[in-house]
Amino acid sequence: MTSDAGTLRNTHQRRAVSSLLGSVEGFHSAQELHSMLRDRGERVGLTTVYRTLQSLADAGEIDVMRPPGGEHLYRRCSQGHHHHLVCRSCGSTVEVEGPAVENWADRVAEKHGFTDVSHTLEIFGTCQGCCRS
Amino acid sequence: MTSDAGTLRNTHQRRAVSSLLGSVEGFHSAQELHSMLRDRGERVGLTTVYRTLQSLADAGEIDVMRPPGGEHLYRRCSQGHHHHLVCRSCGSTVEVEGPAVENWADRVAEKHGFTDVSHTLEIFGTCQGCCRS
DNA sequence: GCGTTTTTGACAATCAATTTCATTGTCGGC
DNA sequence: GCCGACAATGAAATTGATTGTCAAAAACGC
Ligand SMILES: [Zn+2]
Ligand SMILES: [Zn+2]
Ligand SMILES: [Zn+2]
Ligand SMILES: [Zn+2]
Repeated sequence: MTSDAGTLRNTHQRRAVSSLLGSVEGFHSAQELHSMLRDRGERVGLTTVYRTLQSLADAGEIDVMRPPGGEHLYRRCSQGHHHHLVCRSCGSTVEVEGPAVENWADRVAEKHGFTDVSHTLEIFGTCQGCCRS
Repeated sequence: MTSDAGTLRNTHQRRAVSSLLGSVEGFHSAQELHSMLRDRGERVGLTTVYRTLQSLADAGEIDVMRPPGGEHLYRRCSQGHHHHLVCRSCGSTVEVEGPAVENWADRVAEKHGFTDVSHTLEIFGTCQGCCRS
């Protein structure tokens, strides 16, 4: 379904995208990442940026966030299941974990007879830096 | 900011959309609702369906769900803050509440100095009816 | 009714994301 | 080191949901 990971070829473009994701802070859209690559002098097509981000996300190497009314945002995150606390104003992000939440979600789903359970959870707010009005 | 709620006029179209939402089960997209209205013989433009859903959502009268990779889905739900447990296969929905989750989200945001906190949370799974493979 | 103001809706525009498809690049095998 | 099968690329075209436009129609206070 996902990973013919063995057949993935090691291309200049994939390395460029992957390396860029390793060197930037916070979440960025495909289009932003594409222009960053242009600025760096890398020649990578927008389509390829989309495709590479897709495959990295499928492989679990990056996280995807879908803010209300905006384009998809991508970021290289730490391993393992976690969620994001995001500033609505500047976009700065904190990774948060909550075993209690994970358990609650699974339990409530089981209680209703659901299997193969997953969930999405994002917390939005205004960070300290953006708070001074 | 939002609500000149007093100036909203009582039109045939708004009544049609609102009434439809009261009589259908589960979440539906704007386009689905639009064709349902056509099937019912109501004459409502797609643009108006979008606008009406938007304002109903702004007014908190309906819930909006944004499933991964799909269009926005709308549904008239019960009052108050809750979340949704949704079947990935048939779309059937259960409303769930979790005070513990709400508290956790607020606390973790405060701990990181975030204010004006909100969150989104959806649980996905396969319901009993869809489970027989 | 009348006039004002909101609402409607056909159509155009937007815009992220995907598809197409001819060209290019990888890489295992020789 | 070269070949050839096949994955990967990317420019351009396409999709498809959603939003903007604006003239015409409907609602409502009087
Ligand atoms: Zn901030
Ligand atoms: Zn989780
Ligand atoms: Zn189901
Ligand atoms: Zn909640």
